[in-house]
Amino acid sequence: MPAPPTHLLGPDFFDRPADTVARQLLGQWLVVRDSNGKIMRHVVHETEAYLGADDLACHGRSGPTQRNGTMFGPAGRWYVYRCYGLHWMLNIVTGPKGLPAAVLLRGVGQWSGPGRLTKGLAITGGFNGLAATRKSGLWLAGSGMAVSRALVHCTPRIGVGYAGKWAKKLLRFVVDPAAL
DNA sequence: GCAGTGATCATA
DNA sequence: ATGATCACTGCC
Repeated sequence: MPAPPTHLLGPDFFDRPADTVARQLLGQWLVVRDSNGKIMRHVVHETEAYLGADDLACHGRSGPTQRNGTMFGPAGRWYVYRCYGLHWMLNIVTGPKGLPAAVLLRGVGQWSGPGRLTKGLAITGGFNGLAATRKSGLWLAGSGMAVSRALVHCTPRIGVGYAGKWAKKLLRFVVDPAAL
């Protein structure tokens, strides 16, 4: 069910399987309010799903730790962590509380690559654990556009070769921004 | 193709 | 306390 245009996507949208959320986020908007109060929106064109404790590529695979605690919380919060010492990764938590699942935003607007989009939008670990609402200054909104399944490319996730059979699952979702 | 980068986590 | 690992990027 497509959300009405510019409708804030909340727990009703995110409290579902991460692969469903990742797929349906394509074509929706990441909305940012900057320090001047100006609001900018960027279309989501690449995502990855991390499914929970059974998923050997998922940070939650070994239970809660200091870093991944947000993943075990309720859906609709930001999970932001630092990767390779310098890049911030932006995820939205999905599924029921207690299930460590999330969707990684890999491409929005002009940016392609999870580290580049956070750098471009000045998103840091300060957002970790915050609800994705207007109050936080960073949220997701329905664009009213449903991307047809035929336009979505499904591939293995990037950089998770250590995850055995889970490395091969088609949990990365890409749509050509030019098609949006 | 591979170095940079430093937090994180398992092991002790 | 120590060492291997790592959901990446940029430059060779």
